[in-house]
Amino acid sequence: MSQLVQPPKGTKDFLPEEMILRRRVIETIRECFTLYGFVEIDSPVFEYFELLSRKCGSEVEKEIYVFEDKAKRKLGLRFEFTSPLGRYYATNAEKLTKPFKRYIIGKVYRYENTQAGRYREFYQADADIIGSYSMNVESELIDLAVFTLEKLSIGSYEIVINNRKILDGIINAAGIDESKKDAALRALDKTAKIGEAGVIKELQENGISEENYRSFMRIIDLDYENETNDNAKKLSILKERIIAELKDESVKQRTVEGIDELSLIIESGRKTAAVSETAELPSEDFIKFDPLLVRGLGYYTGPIFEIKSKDVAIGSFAAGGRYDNLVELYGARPEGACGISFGVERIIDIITQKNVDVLQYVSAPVKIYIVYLTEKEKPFAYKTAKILRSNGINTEICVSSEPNIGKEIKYADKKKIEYVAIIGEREAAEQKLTLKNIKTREEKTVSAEKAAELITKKQ
RNA sequence: GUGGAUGUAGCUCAGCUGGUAGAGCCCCGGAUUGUGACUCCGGUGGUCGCAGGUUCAAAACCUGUCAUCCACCCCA
Repeated sequence: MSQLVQPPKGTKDFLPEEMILRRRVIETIRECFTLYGFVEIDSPVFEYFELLSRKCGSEVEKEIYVFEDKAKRKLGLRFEFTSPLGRYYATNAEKLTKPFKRYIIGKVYRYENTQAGRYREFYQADADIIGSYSMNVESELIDLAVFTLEKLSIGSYEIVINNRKILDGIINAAGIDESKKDAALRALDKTAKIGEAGVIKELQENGISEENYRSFMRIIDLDYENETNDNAKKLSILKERIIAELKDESVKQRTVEGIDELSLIIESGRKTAAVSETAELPSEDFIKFDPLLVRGLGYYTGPIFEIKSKDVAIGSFAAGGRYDNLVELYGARPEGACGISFGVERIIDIITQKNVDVLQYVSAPVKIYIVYLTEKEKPFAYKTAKILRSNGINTEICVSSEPNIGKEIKYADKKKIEYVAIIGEREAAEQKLTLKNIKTREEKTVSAEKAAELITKKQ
């Protein structure tokens, strides 16, 4: 195939069969957001580049699609929804009811190399709350995530949580310079992947000494003396160490605040889990505190979290956190803000990989296919279609002028349509139709109303 | 942006040390003009990702380029 008939790198076409599952996933997320009281908004796919790149970090900035319009304005495609939300909020703050709980589902763009689960154009579904500093917001978002993921039957997963305030405080206490903070965090985030030696090496490459690393780890490393997964215990040990080791009072206070925030969220998560009646819900410590979780985006200021599948290795499929001073950047009064973002493609990939036959279980949108044999039966066929449709049944009518019944049945079967209605001379004379169930091969000659009833009852 | 693998029919792939393309599935037609999954017969479909180069001759060798997958980087 020549290059010109392929979609651009990192994008893809979706076949009708794929769209059924896609639509279902997106609609499920939408329903859940709505059930939690979030309202839908929309904003442009492109914004001023300068606005998108504010505070996102140079790594992310490289991934923005940039272009100039004909009046030489420098624009960029949105690479996520948080920066556009900051702008949206600042523009419309006076018209919005606070706390502003909004959701948005749409395409975002990242100029990066493609890989499994990584595309250049993909859907994200975002829920954010602006206008509150309470940790109830974090709890609400995590509860929303749990609820949504159950509805999506995503299988087993893990929510990992940390707090930027804790990381910042310990970085400071370890004597790592503020200017090297991002590089340090990025390296530390990889501990599980590249091991201690790898992290030290990367830190040194960025001008951070092994000594700095050791003092950082002396405070943060919880696993040697404490194998437990008990978050509360981990947090309290960490808190004691911070109180003992941090010298600067204001840094200490802020770091302890970070610990206390996580305690509140995790405690609240326990209550949520206890209330849920669904069997598939993870155990009470489904939220896991990981002091080395970082998250790349530069604007996070408080709790941060990621959700990963335990069944499919694809990276995180949802993530979020608190970004309290973001709206201020766009000229609005400072407000507490926190959000979560779901990666729709990754969720679909997980569902598909968990259950390869998933498409078979998704029923076709069309329920019945009407075949009339000659022009004479056409008026009755269209009348029948109208009756079925007004009963809410998705009905397709054959457009071939010389239909071959065998072929038409085959067509319906391939499209996974459950019923075929055959209307020929015999049926038209009685004002009836022959209703054939494709799977069972049963046939009944009935009126359109009766057919509607039979199909509706089956659903 | 870096490194590795791959690119042949709609799909999955074969094609030997260079001699100018094949299978299965799919699709279309017929056996079967008001009934599809099985069977049989026949048929359509490929500038071998693209562009150069080496050669009497390239799907094969060389170079470049584009795309896909994987690993980095980073992230949904």
